[in-house]
Amino acid sequence: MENDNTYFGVKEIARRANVSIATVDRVIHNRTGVSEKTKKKINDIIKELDYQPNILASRLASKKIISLAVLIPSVSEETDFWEAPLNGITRAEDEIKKYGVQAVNFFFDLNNKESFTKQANLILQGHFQGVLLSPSFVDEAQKFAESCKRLKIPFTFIDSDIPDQDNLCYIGPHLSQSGYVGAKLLTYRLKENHQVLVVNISKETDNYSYIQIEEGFRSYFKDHHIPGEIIRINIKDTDSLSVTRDLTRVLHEHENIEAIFVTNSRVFAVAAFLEKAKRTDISLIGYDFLKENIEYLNNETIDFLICHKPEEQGYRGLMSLYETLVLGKRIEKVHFMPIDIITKENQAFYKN
Amino acid sequence: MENDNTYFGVKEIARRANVSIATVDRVIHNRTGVSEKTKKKINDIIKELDYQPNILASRLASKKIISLAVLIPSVSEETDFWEAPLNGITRAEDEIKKYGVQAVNFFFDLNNKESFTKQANLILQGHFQGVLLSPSFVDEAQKFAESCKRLKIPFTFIDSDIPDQDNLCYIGPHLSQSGYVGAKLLTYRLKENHQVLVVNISKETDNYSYIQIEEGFRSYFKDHHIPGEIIRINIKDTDSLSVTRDLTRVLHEHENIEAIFVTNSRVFAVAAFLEKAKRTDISLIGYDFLKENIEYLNNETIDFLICHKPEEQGYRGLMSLYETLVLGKRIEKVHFMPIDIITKENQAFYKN
DNA sequence: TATATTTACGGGTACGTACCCGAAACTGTT
DNA sequence: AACAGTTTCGGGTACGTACCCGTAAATATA
Repeated sequence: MENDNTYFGVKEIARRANVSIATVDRVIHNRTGVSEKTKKKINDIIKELDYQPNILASRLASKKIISLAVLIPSVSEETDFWEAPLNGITRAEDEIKKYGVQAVNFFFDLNNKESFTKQANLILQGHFQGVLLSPSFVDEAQKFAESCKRLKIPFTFIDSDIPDQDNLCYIGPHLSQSGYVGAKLLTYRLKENHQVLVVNISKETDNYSYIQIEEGFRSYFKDHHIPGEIIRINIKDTDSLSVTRDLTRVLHEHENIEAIFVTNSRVFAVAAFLEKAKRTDISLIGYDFLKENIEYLNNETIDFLICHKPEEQGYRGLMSLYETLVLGKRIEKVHFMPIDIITKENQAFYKN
Repeated sequence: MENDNTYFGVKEIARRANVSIATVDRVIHNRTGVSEKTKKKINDIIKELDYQPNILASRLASKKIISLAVLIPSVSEETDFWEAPLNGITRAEDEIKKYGVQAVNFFFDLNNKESFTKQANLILQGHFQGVLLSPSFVDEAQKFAESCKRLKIPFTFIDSDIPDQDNLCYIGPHLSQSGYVGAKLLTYRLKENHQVLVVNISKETDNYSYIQIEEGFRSYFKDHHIPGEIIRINIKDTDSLSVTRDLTRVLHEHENIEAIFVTNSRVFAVAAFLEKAKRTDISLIGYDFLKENIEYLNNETIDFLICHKPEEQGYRGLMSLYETLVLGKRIEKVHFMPIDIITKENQAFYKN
């Protein structure tokens, strides 16, 4: 009986099967040129010995470069949110490059779905073994997912999910519950007879993520039978003049608004307005650990930030492809990110 | 001029220095048996080529096992907090075992400093290349640190720090700021004319961690000129009968207490008391993502938990030793963990 | 039956390092 | 000068796999 601590590699399998290590290698990697009879014999021994490949030797010996494509929005003037996932991707790539893995970035414009399609087609024309993507445009991302499936290329979603796409996994927040948390935080700041304003600031209408966040937000108030009105405005022109105009109007029309919930990272635009208007009586909650948002958190214009570790999403996203392609590990289908609550007092030690 | 993408290994260094790869290997690893003249020549070429060792080949070739000792408290009946760092350590070990690294655990009794000293001495008598430890007993940990320094064994602190010990690094929370955050959270729950109770539940008096947490807690109230009294009790007998007795007495003596802050993970003991006494009028905040604490969070007896990712501390702690001993990476001296705020609504996705 | 083609398999090298054993050169002693 | 001991250095193998090229056996065709 074998000692549990003894390592059995390709050589021992070859010895027991009475074949060469080359034949065993062909079976391990599902290459042709092995008879069915021999294949079965080798596979039985692999199972019996519980063969675990030595990743060091395997990657040292292999000349094959494993290329992974990254398809995410570019960092834009409107928000530098996407710098964080990119940092995480870079950190993952640094860790796994020694195994012969490389990542190639393809950026698209978050306000231009054609740019997504263009970059997606470039990826399909390249030779990539895996893809990490943010499915910001639902229809376009679904088409791309279909192509990846057809080509048997595993792909991981980050930041938001599209159900039933046979993706390797999704790494991102539970958006509805995130809105729920936002509502809970807001209740700490509310008094009686309050009105609450929900603000979307985005060029794209009916964005999947923001809808889910607002749904969660509203359902908290409904679940807890909290009286009061929830007003929602969409601000499609994201420049500060438009934000100022729209907010001035809505605050004029509704004088009892005492809290504002912004469904994405552009909460800094609302903070800038409130600071300028000297409205310290209005509480403000929004998303994402960006420099501008942290500044407003620290000067108490923003009360809470809710964060979903975008850098960690990028890192874990790339690692999921590495773990499945190189290590052969089973990957969990959904990896919800924590819903982190950031205040002025704990922001100094937060890691995105 | 060399192409930046070309990899130069030991063979190229040997070729340029007109020596064998064995000689280069001796210089790389600071072994004896190389003349000063040859050593300088090789080191100059190493610098010129910016030689980066191939970790895959290096660890594949080496028969040497790198042993790391882990010195942390055992999981006890009082709290299973230390299961989390142990899980993190196990996860790290699974990742790095392929590089010939193994971890060996030494557990001590958190209520018995002699058990710490005994285990520390066992480590010093073994042959370990690195140590990960929780310096729960300050004097004993300092003595052990001295011995490690003398033997040139790098060591990492987790969970709490002792300054100026020449440890490789500290991975844990900023305890004072953690108390500060606790105070901030409590202010969301307070009304006028409040009294606040700070509770320590621990057999060990003047524990370094709890003192710092309370200092931070009190300084928030001081900084913000918040009126009201802060009362503090120490409960040294940690059984539920003692907790009940002491809390009953102090709540009887101070009828205006409307919030309780517990400085460690035994907040569940206070929650059990408040639930039994049906005191839903008292807010409760404490520490650590333990099963009992989560249950009380979910039934709203506990309002907030503050968590410092103990599993991540264990993981990062072991990885810091691996990164310095195997990869030769520079390690940052202090790695403060985030101060995570956990509510009923966001606990489902929290990762310790 | 002879020849051509295909299939199944093995030998051997490469990958980049760690390190053991042995040889040559150097140094010290008699 | 001869010999013993020490120092410096090199040759070659091992680690565990990936995979290329070559060969023998099997199969198909004329």
